[in-house]
Amino acid sequence: MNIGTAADQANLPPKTIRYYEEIGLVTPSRAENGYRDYSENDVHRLRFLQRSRSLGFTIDECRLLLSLYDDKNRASADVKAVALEKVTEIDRKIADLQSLRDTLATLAKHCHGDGRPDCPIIDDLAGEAANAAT
Amino acid sequence: MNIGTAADQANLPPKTIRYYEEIGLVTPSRAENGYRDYSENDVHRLRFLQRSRSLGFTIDECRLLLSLYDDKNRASADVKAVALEKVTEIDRKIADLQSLRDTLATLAKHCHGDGRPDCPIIDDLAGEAANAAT
DNA sequence: ATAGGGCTTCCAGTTACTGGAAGGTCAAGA
DNA sequence: TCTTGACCTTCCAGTAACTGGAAGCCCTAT
Repeated sequence: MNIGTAADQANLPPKTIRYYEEIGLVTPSRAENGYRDYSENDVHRLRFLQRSRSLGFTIDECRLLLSLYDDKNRASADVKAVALEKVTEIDRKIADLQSLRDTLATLAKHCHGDGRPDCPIIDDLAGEAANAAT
Repeated sequence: MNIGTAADQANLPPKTIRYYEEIGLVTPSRAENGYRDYSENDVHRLRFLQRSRSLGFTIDECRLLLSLYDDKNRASADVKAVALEKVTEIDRKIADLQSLRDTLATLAKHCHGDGRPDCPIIDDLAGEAANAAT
């Protein structure tokens, strides 16, 4: 099938699919006219990629996951390890964001938010304040 | 002062400081020998930038914040709006990450994690499973 | 025949730096 | 005075994962 159809079935833009080919993730055969020709298996792999990416895995992690997907002798422990590592990473990101959020919210709460220039947010950013929030 | 000293005082790498100059954020004068020469005010602006960036503001937002910092007739409401918008954005990111995290954790929990190939994580990614987790 | 839509490749831009090469400058020590 | 090493300069390239756009070929329907 053509790239447009594959794109619809995998829920990925054609541009992205070409990119995945360029980096060696999914390499379709070519029709006589030079068009990419995607097999069912190619589409499966594309769907696998879109799902993996949407779950936050990097391209390199997707590469690994794809190889595990292909490996019928894989150990599920290997897959689980990748997933759990990602969970830990996400937890760290969430904690970081939470901390930023709290700092910003505290600063904003202390700001009058009126027409006057006094602003604890600016003061904090300028480092002139006694750390209203860290 | 030279870029190295400014870097120490602003807690930013020299490379980053040069980059900030390139994009027009902080433009120091030059000494006779061609070296950048940072004033106290330049360093204040650099510190302002490092703090703003560390709080998650993009470069463009920092540009805006810097202009508010410079504007002695600013309305604190404008600053507060920027901060609150960022809080909202961060909240959204946290929610997204939380959802990913939960999905992954659920998938991992259902995975035996042993030497056998059966793996609900792979099944989910392949879209072959009845959405164990969404 | 022509119009449109889809396909091709290739190049550039995005964010916010970071690394590295090639070379000039400065201060301290032998 | 010379040298050494740290520091400074500019410029180019690379990062992650696409995305937009240009120029041009192909296919189908009217």
